[in-house]
Amino acid sequence: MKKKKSELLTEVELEFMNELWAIGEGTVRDVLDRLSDDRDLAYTSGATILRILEQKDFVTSRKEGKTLVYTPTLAKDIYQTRSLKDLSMKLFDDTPATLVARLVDDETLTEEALGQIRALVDRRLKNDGG
Amino acid sequence: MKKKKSELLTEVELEFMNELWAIGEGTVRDVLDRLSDDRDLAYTSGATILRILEQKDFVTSRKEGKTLVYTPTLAKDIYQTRSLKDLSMKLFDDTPATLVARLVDDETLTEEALGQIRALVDRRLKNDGG
DNA sequence: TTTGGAAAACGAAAAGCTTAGTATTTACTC
DNA sequence: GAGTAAATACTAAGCTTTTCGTTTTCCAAA
Repeated sequence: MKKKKSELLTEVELEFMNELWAIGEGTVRDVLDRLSDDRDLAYTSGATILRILEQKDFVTSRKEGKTLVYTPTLAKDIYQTRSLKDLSMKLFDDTPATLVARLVDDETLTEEALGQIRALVDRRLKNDGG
Repeated sequence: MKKKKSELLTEVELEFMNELWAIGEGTVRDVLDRLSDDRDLAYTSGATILRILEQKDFVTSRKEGKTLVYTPTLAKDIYQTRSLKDLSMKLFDDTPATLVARLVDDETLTEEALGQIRALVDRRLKNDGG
């Protein structure tokens, strides 16, 4: 049996991936510059995180001049789906409807957001139905 | 400023909370018995996890005879909402519609599940609208 | 070609999570 | 009350994650 590795990002890894997804690709410096001012990490910490991400195959790097440029190997939407599936399994008995129920319970949800959500579901239902 | 603690459960903690939520309350033994057979934890490990959960205020305990009975202090649906909010913030730019989009993209989703989801959204829209 | 500055490579300390062993306590039975 | 079985308390080992320091490498400019 193959050992199942988690395939999920840790908190800090996700923080970095979010920036890479936003800019498409970037160097250690690029990512650090995008983090909020009060998040103050040493350069070497950022380098380590990206190195780990590469080790885990979430990014690849290429050399450009003397610096490494990192690129995600995994699209954000794929990772979103994966995370949702994980959460759904672990906390929602694998029942997406329950998840949505909790989501629309949220009182701070705007009418607009609700409308968008319904449109999405409708479109999907229509496409399936024929 | 008060230090913000994570308020989120670790993987194993969640595993245990799920069992407590399912049975309402229970002892170390009760929880361990509910875990799948190939999950084989020492009794003392289970006891440690529940003690930590109590320390973090996710459960309380009362003594019943010589054993401790643990009870969640937090309803599952509250925690579901909290987790979802966290995920939405960290991975979906705080845009619930994107989250649902990813959810309904899933091809393995049944027609029935989709129907349930739409019903939920509709009900919520009606209640709001008047 | 030497030198200065920025980045990468490597390693490892610090912090947090998971697991479990040992010692102690408890309550019941005789 | 002593023995026993089961539970709790305490402690710590071993991982993983997070963070950063030190050394090495590379480029560019004098």
